[in-house]
Amino acid sequence: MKVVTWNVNSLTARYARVTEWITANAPDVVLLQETKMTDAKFPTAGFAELGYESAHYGQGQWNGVAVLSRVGLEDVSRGFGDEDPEARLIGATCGGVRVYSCYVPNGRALDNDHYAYKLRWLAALAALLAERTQPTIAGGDFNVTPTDLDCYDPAAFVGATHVSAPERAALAAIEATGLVDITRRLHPEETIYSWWDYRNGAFHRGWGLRIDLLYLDESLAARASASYVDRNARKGEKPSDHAPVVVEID
DNA sequence: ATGTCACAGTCCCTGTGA
Repeated sequence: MKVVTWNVNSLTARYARVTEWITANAPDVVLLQETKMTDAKFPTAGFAELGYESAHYGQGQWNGVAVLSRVGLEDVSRGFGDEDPEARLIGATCGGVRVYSCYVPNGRALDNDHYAYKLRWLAALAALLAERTQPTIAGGDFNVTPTDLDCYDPAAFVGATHVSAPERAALAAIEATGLVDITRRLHPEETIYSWWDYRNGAFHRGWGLRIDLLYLDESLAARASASYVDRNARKGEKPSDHAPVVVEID
């Protein structure tokens, strides 16, 4: 089973890139973030032509998450079942695996209300995942670097979001439920990034962060044969600022 | 650290979010 997570930064703007990538790479399950569209605009029929069932949780201008699957798609859940006003979480069961597409709040700044929302949101996700009863994958844009190895310039990020101790503790709480950051487990020392700012030629200068993560429970992690970022998807015409992150499970 | 991109509004520019 091949599973990919990709923050596409508008599925409207990225539709051609996304369908080309899916056609070329034949993933079984696709977790999308930042579709930035309503459910009515989601291209269900287009993905069906490629052989994928899909489920979308959108709100319009911002956020929006989706699951695509060619191995079945059942028991869709949207959000946490509380009053979260933003469309940032969708779950489904695909081929016997419970998958979640997660778009963690950015946080904006350590003293911003959005940062407190980010920490609450991550705690709610950890609580949800701790209750899992099936093989589970939680993938998405977590907007947190797990360690300094995942940041191109840790000194420049002191005092910023994406690197702070509370954010990293929130990821550690997810891992403490028995979930594994599979890309890092399979590449313990390697510099790997999944996002590069559009500004300043960041991609070509190697100024990236690894914030797009795939958390697998141990039963799946033990069977994972590969996990990698497709940096080629960050090149060319109209790329997302995020690249797809893949895991292959035997 | 900001040289970009995407969106909405009421549009051929500005504010917002990332």
